[in-house]
Amino acid sequence: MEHVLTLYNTLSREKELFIPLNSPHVGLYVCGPTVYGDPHLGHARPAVIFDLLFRYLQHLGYKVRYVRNITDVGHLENDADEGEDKIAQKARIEELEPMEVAQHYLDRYHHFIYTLNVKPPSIEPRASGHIIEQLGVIKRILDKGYAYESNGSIYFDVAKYNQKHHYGQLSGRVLDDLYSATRDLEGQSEKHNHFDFALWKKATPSHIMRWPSEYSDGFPGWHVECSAMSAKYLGETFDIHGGGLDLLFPHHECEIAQSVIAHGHTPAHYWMHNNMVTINGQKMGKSLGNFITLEEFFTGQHKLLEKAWSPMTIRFFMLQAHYRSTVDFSNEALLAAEKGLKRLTEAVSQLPKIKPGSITTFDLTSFKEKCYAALNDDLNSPILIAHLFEAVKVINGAVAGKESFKAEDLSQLSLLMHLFIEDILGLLPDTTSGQEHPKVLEGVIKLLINLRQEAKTRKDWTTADRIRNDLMELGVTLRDSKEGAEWDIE
RNA sequence: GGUCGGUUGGCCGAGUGGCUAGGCACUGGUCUGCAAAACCAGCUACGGCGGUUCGAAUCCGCCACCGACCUCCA
Repeated sequence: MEHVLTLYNTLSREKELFIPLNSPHVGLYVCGPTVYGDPHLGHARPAVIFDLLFRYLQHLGYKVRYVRNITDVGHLENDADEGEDKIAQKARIEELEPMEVAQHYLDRYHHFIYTLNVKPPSIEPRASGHIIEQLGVIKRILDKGYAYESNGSIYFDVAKYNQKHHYGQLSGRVLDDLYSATRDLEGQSEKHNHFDFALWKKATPSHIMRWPSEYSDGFPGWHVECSAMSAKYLGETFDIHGGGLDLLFPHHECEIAQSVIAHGHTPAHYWMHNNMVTINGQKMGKSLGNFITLEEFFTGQHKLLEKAWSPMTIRFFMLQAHYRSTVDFSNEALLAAEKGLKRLTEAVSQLPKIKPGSITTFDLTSFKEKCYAALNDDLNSPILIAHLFEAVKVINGAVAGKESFKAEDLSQLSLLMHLFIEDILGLLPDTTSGQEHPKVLEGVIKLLINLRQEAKTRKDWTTADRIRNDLMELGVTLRDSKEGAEWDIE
């Protein structure tokens, strides 16, 4: 099978044909969360986007090893380099063991992300479990002369690196510009230049998360964990490195610098960055405190939320925008996504009801090609969804007898719809509707529908409407059709 | 201040030199006892100014505004 998947590579700023280093194997590394708080809508974006990539690559027949790390150590609370790291600070506040905090939020992350029908990655390494590997990378950088020790801490020498390499090749920056971008923060004195970054930090006496090393009792800097773990599980060179656009600089730039020195080459061939979720036009994130957690979305318990939103609505909402565009949160937009998704999934559920005809009035081949073309064009999920809605129109038309399908085309269409919607986009039918109800409930509702039908037959509209309206109050929607009423529980 | 990106109809959101994005909302119609759903039709836009071109929302220049990054952030 010949694939023509193109992906936008941040490194070249162009869409490039995707050619794996060692087909059919594909190595994919994505920066995961720092587990010191509940996952919010912003965390869901890369999880869903790279889940789409993971699913599509697998569908194309690739054997994908998807590594998504967990940062549970090393992140400094602020760049006053004396600061505690995020996990440790949270632990002090909550009087918990740091690992207890990390575990707690990791569990919460898993729970809510998996609710969005995100597949588990192949490997989910934790930074705290790879101190040895990180020290190994640090050692190699020191041995090559591109890092220096200062008061027990180790810093990467960016200026020296930039003499032979381009620090800024990924983010499009020039080091000279960084010289002028002065931000005199506390605790910079250990560094030769403010843009040097920590590979290893000596722990202060009160710092709980610490590991012994030949330099000091301390902990690794943030950037080195990804270099160490990606190399360990995917090799020193692998196919795709992903993450949020906000990690482009400095995090990914630092990763490249570390790998170039430690391993002799850049780590990944393709760099993919998902854009941000915004709220009122601004990035949703920790810093601004304008985030809404996934739990709040699912329960509706947030002052900005008009109601609860289902996981699939959230997922569909994200997939309706291209991953490199920002996507703006609003109740109105979510409502539109909710209704659109319902239209999509209901059409699919109508498929078995279509009676095959002698001709097919829909160009299935073209439809299939267009769907693949959309995905192959840098994972253009909004275009794919637009094509799926074209099929929705035809399906509904067939149910109404205005369109027709031959039996084999009908099953083909059914396969394609399930493939794209469920397997690739990962949109599951709403679990609160469908046939998963107790038999007693089904029986009772059918009884009421029959009573209503009898009322309708004798033109007793009062009774008929009462049954329909009262059921509606209880969340049971009735829809009349020629074959009788259908029902659905909200 | 520097780097990068954006500005599309009532809302969300694709696209990219000529040809309908799509969804939601709204309006009219068909169907229905009424409603819902569905179907049909309508609403038809590309920040401003200049340039290139037979033709630009799409290419180029300038301007305005917004955002991301430059400090931890998905």
